[in-house]
Amino acid sequence: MSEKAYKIFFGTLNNKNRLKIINLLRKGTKCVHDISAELKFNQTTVSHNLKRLLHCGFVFVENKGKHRYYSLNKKTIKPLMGLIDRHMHHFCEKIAKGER
Amino acid sequence: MSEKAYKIFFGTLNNKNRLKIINLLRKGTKCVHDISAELKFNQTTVSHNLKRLLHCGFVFVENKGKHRYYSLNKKTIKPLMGLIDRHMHHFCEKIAKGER
DNA sequence: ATAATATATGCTTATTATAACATATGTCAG
DNA sequence: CTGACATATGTTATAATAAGCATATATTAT
Repeated sequence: MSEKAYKIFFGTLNNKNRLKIINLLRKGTKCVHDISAELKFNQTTVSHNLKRLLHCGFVFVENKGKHRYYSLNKKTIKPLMGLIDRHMHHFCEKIAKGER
Repeated sequence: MSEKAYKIFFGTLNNKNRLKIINLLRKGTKCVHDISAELKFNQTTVSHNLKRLLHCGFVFVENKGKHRYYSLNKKTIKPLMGLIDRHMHHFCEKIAKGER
């Protein structure tokens, strides 16, 4: 796997707001307006972040009238989150010590 | 899992040099000097990055005389890389279109 | 105790990424 | 066709991050 691919993958995931969007979408498909309202994010911020999530296949879109419904790529997200949970469970003491 | 935990996890992985270090360590345990020499990185850069990898449990250290040998936490790294490879395999067309 | 080698850490600068404004585009209702 | 709503995009100021210098600490040999 290329260096660039890793960068895209982790770079996309390494963002507070995008992670919040991902976690919101885990509950179900939502349109931009709903995401914006529920997370209290600016609409442009949501759109920009969805664009990036879309670009690397973490989410999918479907047009329905004037709305665009975004859904999660659960095939990737689910095992990914499970992996993190397992890792954190074993290394939480170290992690808990600080931010860095 | 906390927002902070995700940030630490992805933030640590989202770095060219740290990923190179990880990929180098996949081949086996190495000391700072070896990593520095093989990747042509400044020694301080290597130490700073190893510190961060160590802090979140991606690598382990063992002291041997004046050397410190770093090894990968394969329990996490192996499935993680596998996951990325699988994801990229399915979404490479989209990824290949650009950097962002 | 001193020199030599290996590694770590504090700090500053340069790079990169993010958020949000302003605005553009798209879709539907009337 | 116009207005209203939904979403997207270009741009930029700000904030987060990284790299490397200078230096500190640790270990070993003499």
